[in-house]
Amino acid sequence: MNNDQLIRITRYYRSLNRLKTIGLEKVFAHNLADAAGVSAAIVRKDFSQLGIHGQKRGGYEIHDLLVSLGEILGKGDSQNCIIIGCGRIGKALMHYNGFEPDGIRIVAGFDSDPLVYSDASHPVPIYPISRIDEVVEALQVTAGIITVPEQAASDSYERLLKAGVMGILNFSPITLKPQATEDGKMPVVHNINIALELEQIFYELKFPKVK
Amino acid sequence: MNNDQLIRITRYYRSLNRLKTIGLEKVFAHNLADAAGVSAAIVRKDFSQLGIHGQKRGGYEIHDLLVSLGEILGKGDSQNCIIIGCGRIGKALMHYNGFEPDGIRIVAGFDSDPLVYSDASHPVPIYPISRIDEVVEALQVTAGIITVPEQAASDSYERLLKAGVMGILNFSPITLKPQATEDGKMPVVHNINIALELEQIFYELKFPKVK
DNA sequence: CTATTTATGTGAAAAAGTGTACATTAACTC
DNA sequence: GAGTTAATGTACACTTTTTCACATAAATAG
Repeated sequence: MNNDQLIRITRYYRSLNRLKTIGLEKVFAHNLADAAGVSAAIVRKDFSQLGIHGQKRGGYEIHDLLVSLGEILGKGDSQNCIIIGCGRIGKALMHYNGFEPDGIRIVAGFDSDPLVYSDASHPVPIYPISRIDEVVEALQVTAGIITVPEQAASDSYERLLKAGVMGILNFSPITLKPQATEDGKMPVVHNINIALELEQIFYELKFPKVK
Repeated sequence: MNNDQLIRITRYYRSLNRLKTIGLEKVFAHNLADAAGVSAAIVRKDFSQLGIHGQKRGGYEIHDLLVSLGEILGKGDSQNCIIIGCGRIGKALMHYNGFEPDGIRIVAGFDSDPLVYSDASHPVPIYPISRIDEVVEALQVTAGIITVPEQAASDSYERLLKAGVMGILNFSPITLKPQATEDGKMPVVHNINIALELEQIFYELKFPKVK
C-alpha cells in the first residue's frame, strides 16, 4: 500500500466512525470521497485493491468497512507512545485526550531537566532521559513523539532508535530522516514542522492556484 | 507551482539558511537534495523551472538562492497569525519562538472562556472570540491557527473566514475543507491531525515497505 | 416482467511526477 | 592550451497516480 493511499484510508476510517455515531448504516463511495477530499473513483479503487466489496446500488456497509479497515490499520494492537521533551508542547500532548478513541496511549514522558521529571502532577510519569531503554522495554513502547528544542532533536532521535522505538513523530524543526539501523530495521519517521506549514499557507495565499 | 514543489522549496530555503550561518557560500544540487530528501535532478529541475540558474561546476550561490527563493516565498511581507483556542496547545504555540526566523508573528489569541482571555500572563494578548473582526482588521492578520476542541472547530473556521482570514492551520481532529466564500475567494487550509499521523506510523511499522 | 435508475468495479487513457542519460560549460591540472 | 574532472540543464523514458468511460448488478417503478 502506498503512502497517499494510507492517508486516505485513515481518513475513511475516521469519517466512517463519525457516520456510524450519527446512526448511518450504509455509505456510498461518493460520501467518503467528499469526506476525504478525493474523487469517488479513487475510493472505489482503493477498496477494490484491498479486497473490500460493496453492493451494487447499495453502497458499502459501514460496520463491515470499519472492521475491514480496522484490521488493515492494525486496530486492537497495543499502540503505546512516549513523549521526549516535556516542555509546553510535550505536556499539551500528554493532556490531549483525542488519542484514546484511536487506541493510542501516551504511557510516559522523558526530559533532561530534574525539575521536570521530578514533577508528578502530570497524567503520565516523566522519567529522566537516561531511563528510556528500561521504560520502553517495560511498557512495550512502539512509538515516540519528539518535542524537544532543535538542538536536542538528533540526540533524542538516536536515543529512541537505540531503545528500539522505530516509530517517530517529530515536532522539532529539524527534518529527521529515517536510516536503517545496524540490525537492518528501517524506522518510520513523520516530521511535522509547524513553521513550514504556515510558510506554505502564506505562499498559497500570495499565489492562489488558478486551476 | 505544485504542492510538493512548494514543500521542497521551503525545505531548500531552510537548509540554505542553515548552511549560510555555518559560513558556506556555495551549494550544489546534491547537497540540497540530501537536505530535502529528494534527488539532485529534482533540485535542478525545480530551480530551472523557477528561472534560477547556477554555474556549471560552481553550483549555486547561497546568497542569490536565498534572495530568489525568499521572493518566491513572499518573505518580507507581513505574516501575522492569530491563535483560536488558547488551551494547552494554543498557549504552547504562543510561547514557541521558532516562528521568528521565518518572519512569522503570532500577534493575538482568542478564547471563549473569560478566565482565559482576562489572563494577561501570556506573550500576546488574548481576546474574546467576539472581537475577532476588529483585531484582524487592526493587526493585519492573514492567517489563523485553530487549536480548539473538535466540537468548536467548524465555528472557529467560519469566524475566521468571516473576519477575512483566508489562511488556516487546523490542529483539531476535524478535517476542514476549503470552500469558496461569497466573494469568490478560496481559503487555504492545512490540517494537522496528530492522532492520524500516529496511526499512520503504527501502520507503517506493522507493514513495513519492502522496497 | 420490462424498463429505468443508481451505484459498484475495472480496463484503458491521460496526466503527473521521477529518474536516467548525456550534452554542455566551467574550472583545474600538467 | 589540451585533457580531465565536476557540476548544471534538459530531453526522454519510465513509473505511478488519477480520471474517464462503460459494463455490470441490484433495486425500484410502472
